[in-house]
Amino acid sequence: MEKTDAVSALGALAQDNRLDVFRLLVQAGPDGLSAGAVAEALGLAPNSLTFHFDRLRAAGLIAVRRDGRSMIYTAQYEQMNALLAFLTENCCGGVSCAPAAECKPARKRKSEIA
Amino acid sequence: MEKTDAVSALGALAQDNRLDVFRLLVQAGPDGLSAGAVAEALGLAPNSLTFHFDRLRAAGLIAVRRDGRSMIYTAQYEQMNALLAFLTENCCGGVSCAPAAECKPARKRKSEIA
DNA sequence: CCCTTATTTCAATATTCGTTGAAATATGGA
DNA sequence: TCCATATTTCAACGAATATTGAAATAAGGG
Repeated sequence: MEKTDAVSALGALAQDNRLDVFRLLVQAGPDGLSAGAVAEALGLAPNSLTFHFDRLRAAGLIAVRRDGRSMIYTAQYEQMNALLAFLTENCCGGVSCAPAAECKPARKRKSEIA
Repeated sequence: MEKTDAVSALGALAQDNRLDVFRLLVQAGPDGLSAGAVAEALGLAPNSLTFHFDRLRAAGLIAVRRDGRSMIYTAQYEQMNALLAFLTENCCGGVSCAPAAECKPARKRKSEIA
């Protein structure tokens, strides 16, 4: 990961509501959540939420797909892992001081109804 | 680490110059570097640098001590480790998905002349 | 005490950020 | 087609950010 991407990802996570959004999507697993579900879960205005989704998506931390009328947002675990790797690598003089932390979905979801 | 602290630390690192400053201090090890040394190494105006130091210090990522006319800034590895732990814990549904990454000084400096 | 060095403080400024309200777009169903 | 739902787009606004230049503070040396 480039420094530019790291700054972008750090900035995306450096805000209360966005950190909540990302954590919620991570917990939701690969199936993700609709924008409305996130809005309701966190009590955020939908237009404000779009703003935050954009920022997280620009940083590569989440992805979107359309499902009917809903937009489904999902966490991008690899980008988060890349960020953790970047931070770990860069905290000890260019040499990694510990095995890079890794982030995977909690467990496979049984395609439950959204 | 509380969410508030994580947001603060993420915000402190989410800026080009500050990320450079922190990486430089981490590489410098426990002895740290004077404000002037950092300013010269990164080509930053000293007053601008003070602003960034303040932000990193407010986030607990660096510490200061006075040495004669110089202010010596040092990386706070524990806070960085706490941040990595927070991110690792919170990326897999509240359950850590990997041993937390850890960050230690590269190696003991032989008290070389600053 | 004066002078130089090292760093911070302060005020000003342009930029970016986060939220709000109103309007627009997209999709599915009657 | 008309309507309701889901989400985005847009303009506006106050708040926070990052940088600059000038002045102030702190410490050491003559």
